[in-house]
Amino acid sequence: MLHRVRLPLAAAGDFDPAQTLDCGQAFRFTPTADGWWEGVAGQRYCKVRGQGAAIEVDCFCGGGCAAHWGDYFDAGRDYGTLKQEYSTDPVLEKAVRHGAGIRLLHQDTWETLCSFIISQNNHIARIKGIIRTLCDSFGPPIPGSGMRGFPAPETLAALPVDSWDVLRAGFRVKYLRDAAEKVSRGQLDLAGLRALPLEDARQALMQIYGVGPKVADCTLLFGCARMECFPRDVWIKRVLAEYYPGGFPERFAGTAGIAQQYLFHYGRGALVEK
DNA sequence: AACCAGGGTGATG
DNA sequence: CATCACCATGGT
Repeated sequence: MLHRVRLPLAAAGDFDPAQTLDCGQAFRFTPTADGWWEGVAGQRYCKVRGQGAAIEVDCFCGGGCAAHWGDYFDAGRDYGTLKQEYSTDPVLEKAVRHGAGIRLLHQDTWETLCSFIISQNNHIARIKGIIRTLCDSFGPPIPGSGMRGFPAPETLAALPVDSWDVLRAGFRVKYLRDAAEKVSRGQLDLAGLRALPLEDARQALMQIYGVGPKVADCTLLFGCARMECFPRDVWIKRVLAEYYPGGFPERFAGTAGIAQQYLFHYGRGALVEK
């Protein structure tokens, strides 16, 4: 049954669905004709919008929606205070103003790992296309939504090799297959990553063929809520070279990953003039 | 240690 | 229509 969940925030400007869902951390949400955003996270579908100092979520979940979406949208974190701290740095101040409605999503670990394997040497429009086809082809239906959840590791591990061709994902398929195999066999315990020291967790992820430091850090930041992770992609490298030749300020180390997300959005928009 | 291929596609001119 | 770049990584 459809129902609405309201997630209160500190201030109205602390959530912008377009900025949050289309800034390269999640790939399964799209704008709707009536001004919401809709998509699937893990095995749950929802429509979402900002409404005053709150996030409004319409979903069909059986239960636990408020907890699930509250966690997903990081509703428990005070972004006002965080942005104030970031704004003591002149570059971050601009980045925060430019993307004031960005939030760091807490996504499913497996979905995040696969998404960022697919992201390798790829642009966002195509990343979304491959993930859409992956879910449409192999994901479990989500009743009432007409959409499908993210396929389980076991499902992908059991696929015949040719089935992957529909994705047109090229060399990334062998990486996805190794990830599915290692996770489904228990050679990599995704749930256990959260309890590991950061460097151990990175090394565990990098046991997968095709997973290097960048994909490992994205998985840990977006898929394991490790805010101290600072993935270095091509855009962030440009931002660092341009604005932080002396290195990124140490005082933000604890939440460097969230700062990274503002800088990514800012770098793509401002540095290249869109 | 520097290059190079991986596959395809959206954006650009 | 040609060219370029793309939230990297592994191989040479």
